[in-house]
Amino acid sequence: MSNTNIKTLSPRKQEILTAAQKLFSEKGFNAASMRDVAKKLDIRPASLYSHYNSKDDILWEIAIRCANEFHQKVDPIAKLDLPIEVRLEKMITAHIYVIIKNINASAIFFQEWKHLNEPRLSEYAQSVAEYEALFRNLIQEGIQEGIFRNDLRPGFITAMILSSVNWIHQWYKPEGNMTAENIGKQAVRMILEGLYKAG
Amino acid sequence: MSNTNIKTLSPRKQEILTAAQKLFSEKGFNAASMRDVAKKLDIRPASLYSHYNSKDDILWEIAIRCANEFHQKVDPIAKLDLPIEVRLEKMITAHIYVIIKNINASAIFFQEWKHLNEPRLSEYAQSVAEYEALFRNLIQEGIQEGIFRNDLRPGFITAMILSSVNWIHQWYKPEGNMTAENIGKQAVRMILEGLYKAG
DNA sequence: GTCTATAGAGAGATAGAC
DNA sequence: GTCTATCTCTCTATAGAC
Repeated sequence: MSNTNIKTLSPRKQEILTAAQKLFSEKGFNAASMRDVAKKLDIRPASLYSHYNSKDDILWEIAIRCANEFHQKVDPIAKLDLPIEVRLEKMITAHIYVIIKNINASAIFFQEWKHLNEPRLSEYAQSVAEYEALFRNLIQEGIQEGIFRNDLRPGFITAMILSSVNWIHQWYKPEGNMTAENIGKQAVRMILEGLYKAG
Repeated sequence: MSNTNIKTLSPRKQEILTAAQKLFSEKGFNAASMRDVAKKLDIRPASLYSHYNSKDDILWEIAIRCANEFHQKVDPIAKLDLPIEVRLEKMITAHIYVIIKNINASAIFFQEWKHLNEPRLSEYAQSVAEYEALFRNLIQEGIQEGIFRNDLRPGFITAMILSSVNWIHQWYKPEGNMTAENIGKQAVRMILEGLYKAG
């Protein structure tokens, strides 16, 4: 799943994908039409079908490429021989990096996945489950080692952490001065240390 | 905005709303059709229009009633004369309570608002902004009083907190044994104290 | 208030010329 | 690979009988 090879796209396919990502994320998959995508590229709707066989195929390409991006950036960090809290910090920062570098694609990844059909929907779900397990296992490890609190279930903690960062695409504006590292550091501080003032 | 009076619905309108909430939240607003709603109630699609003038009107009723529910439950708590962290805990718990008691409506509230049209979209945005300000102002207060950490911006903290709890509708299953109070207490612990083991 | 029937718009997708 | 033209389907919504 996480090893799916992602081919390089032809220039035209890349243009279509970029236009579709913007439109699908702004209006939602169903509200954005193939006519909208074509208009954005100044071609006729029918021409799109020389590159993609269906609208569903475009959604799938967006989703699977985004899933691969998350895995590609985060999987290696989970295997590093580093202190647990350092690994968690690096994984969260990498996760946020992927979101910010693929702001439209990640919005679709998180919000429009329900419009995938089987068997793709199951493949998506499995990829997400495996990805979340990276975080959950690390947190579990931290609890067992006595670093992390042991009064909350790892699944609950994981859900809260990923939820808090997966919403970034809703408010992040590229023109702002916050980098992924910047946001990552702040998010990790909040997640690890909480809101109370230390001391 | 937060004082909009919510009328009691006729039994039929309530049935339509319940069916629409389930379908809109499961399939998304655009993918769920008026035919789907009618089928669920075992009536003809045309009959729906004796109760609601349009599909947009149904979405609006769902959104505005949910917004009012949040304000109605949380606004009074923000005004209570209680320690800041107690107020925050009670507000978060009440917020989670509204999500869980209106699991379909809140999913639509958070995910389908982009399908609102003007001027309703602006009214929605203002209601949300006012609501978020309740939390942000409280956090700001806590920072000034030296209770909360002062190295993170209140807006950033607010976004992280609300994001982490607004995702509950994605994983919450009513058949589970977690109550709103239960989830609220755990979420608040995580938010205030963080992941690190105390001591 | 619900029905049958259907108008009118817009969707995804295909055929075949160039 | 892009075009024109169009098929077919589904959607929201309306008209008018009961």
